[in-house]
Amino acid sequence: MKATIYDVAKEAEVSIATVSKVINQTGRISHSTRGKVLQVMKKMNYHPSFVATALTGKRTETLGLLVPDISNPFFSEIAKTIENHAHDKGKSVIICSTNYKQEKETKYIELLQRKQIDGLIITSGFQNKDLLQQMITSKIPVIILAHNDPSLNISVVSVDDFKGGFMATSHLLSKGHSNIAIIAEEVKSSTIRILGYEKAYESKNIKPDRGNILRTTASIENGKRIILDLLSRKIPPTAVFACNDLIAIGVIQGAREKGLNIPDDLSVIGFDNTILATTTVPALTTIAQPIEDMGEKVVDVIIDEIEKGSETSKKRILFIPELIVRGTTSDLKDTKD
Amino acid sequence: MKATIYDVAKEAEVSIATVSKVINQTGRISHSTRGKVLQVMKKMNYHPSFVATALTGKRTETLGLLVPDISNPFFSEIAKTIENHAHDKGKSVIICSTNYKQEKETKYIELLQRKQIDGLIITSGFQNKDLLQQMITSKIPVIILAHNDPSLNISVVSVDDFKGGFMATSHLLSKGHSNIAIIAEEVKSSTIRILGYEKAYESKNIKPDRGNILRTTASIENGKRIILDLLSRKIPPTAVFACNDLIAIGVIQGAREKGLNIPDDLSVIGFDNTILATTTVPALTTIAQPIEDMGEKVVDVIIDEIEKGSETSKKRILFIPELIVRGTTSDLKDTKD
DNA sequence: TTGAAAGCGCTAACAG
DNA sequence: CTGTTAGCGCTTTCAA
Repeated sequence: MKATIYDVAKEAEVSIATVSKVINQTGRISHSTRGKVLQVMKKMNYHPSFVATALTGKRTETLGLLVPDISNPFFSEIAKTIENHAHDKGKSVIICSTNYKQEKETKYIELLQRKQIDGLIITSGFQNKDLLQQMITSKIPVIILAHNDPSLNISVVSVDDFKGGFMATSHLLSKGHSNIAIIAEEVKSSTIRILGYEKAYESKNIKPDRGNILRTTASIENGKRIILDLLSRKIPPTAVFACNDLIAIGVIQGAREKGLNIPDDLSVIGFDNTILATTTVPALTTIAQPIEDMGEKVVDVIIDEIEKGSETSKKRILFIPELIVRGTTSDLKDTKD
Repeated sequence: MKATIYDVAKEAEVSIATVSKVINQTGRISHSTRGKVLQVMKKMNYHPSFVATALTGKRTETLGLLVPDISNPFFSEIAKTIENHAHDKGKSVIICSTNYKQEKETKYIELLQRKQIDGLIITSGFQNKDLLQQMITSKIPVIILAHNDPSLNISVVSVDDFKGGFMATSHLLSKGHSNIAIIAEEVKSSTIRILGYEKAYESKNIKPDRGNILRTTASIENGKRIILDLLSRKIPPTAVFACNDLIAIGVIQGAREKGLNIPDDLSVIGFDNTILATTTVPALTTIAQPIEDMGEKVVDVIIDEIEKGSETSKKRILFIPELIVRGTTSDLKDTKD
């Protein structure tokens, strides 16, 4: 059927060991036999089986990527850059989408281990710390992306969530808003953004209202649901800091349903700067994560750890977020109607 | 390091064959030994290596998925459903994004073969027919998704592009438009949508203007570029049928740049009904593809072909598209300004 | 510079 | 019902 190393060896009239050596460029072989083998390989359209190779203990040249929801543009965009960059470096990527379910995390991680991936990239929203710990001890390189949890001894590539939260809130504060709701995800990085939010208030000497801190899972629906809730309060917020673009869009849609004008009646700022932020009208003011840079960096780091072995010192790389002011935030209007 | 079948055998005081049998539920083993082996496996946290298993000729339980651009919401949404459904069926998915490059197609297909995937799902935009032919002859099941090319002897799961093109155009026609530009992708399914476009004209006894048929690659930028072009004609179109949502959004943005109001000055209809179609204002009128159904179906079909072997008769499954009328299309205004 | 042979972890006859 | 053994395709000593 498909050519094996034996077929090539026979055709080239050498031993399989010789063929193996020219494939891997190991040992010393005469120029002529090398040429001959190469030629036969090409002629027979031979490609070594990764499976057999992996069984001998070599790497599989495969990375695992765990995301909570590949249909969230933030993750699909990051997956794209990771995939591209990894392939440039000769690795392929198995992408698994966990749907925010712990059981799926567990299942996929076991699966990926069984497939002998060389390294694993996990992203924001990962919940099962024990599992992680287990992977670490089993020596397979793991990196966390966009999930800045200092309590784990793992390399991290992330945006500076604290700074991002601070910037977003400060922007709103500087526009005169003081009643700002923050809708955060139930993940670590959002927790840190909340810290930035509080810090921003603090530096203005205002006390944030704890009731203004909401948490949910990333989706348009949840954003909408929460803003509807918020809007039914006696004193609704005049601005919302949504911890990602999906939620921000839900907020905008919900507010519009209530007849509010964005940004005149409600300022909204998002986070991530995905494609969604550019397609709304007005376009969404948001905090940009350097998605491409982060994706490339995480690949570089994990490849480095794979090659250097697990003794490499763990890195913690924080990218600086950027405030992108577009049309969904404006100065607070006089409240006297 | 990691437990192997030998470790389990020794610990359970049986042979590896016995262990193998309980793993695979083959042969007959006494209840007691089975129990013991099971228990030891659990105790040692043993999981059979996929690599070793694959080498013996069994399946890898892995599917390949080739998309041209995972950051296009259509593909990331379809990838999500495929991934979910496949995992429910016990398969994992390797997603590769080719960036619309033939060389990458080639590279990934070779790679996937080397990894001994059980089946391959390729999507719209695939270009290299020869490669496909080669895969078919090499007996590995291949299915095409959203790319309805009757010239290939492969199973197809797709939306009815002809009907979709017809519906979109008819909708515009029924609104009084007769100067409708169609911006299609350079892929087969778009070609068929163009046929539907022409058919719609024909059934109204109008002759479409060939200059109104444009082709490009899916992206917001391209949509914008083309509409800007179109708008600079002496007699610009009054409506645009964009063959996907990304292009449609580019069209909207470009038209707005020129000061046009959507839909009053220009009606726009998209295709796909991705998340993007719901986030614009006004929301995008579009032709919906049943993404979930298609994704699930394609997984079912490929698993079926994997299990039944290549003698299964090839299927051609067409889903019916649906017109979703939202805010970007309206009746043609009187042209007298 | 080349080749023989052991072994990676598992499956699948075939014996017993 | 259980165990022995021969591969699967490749890498890697170790000899020649």
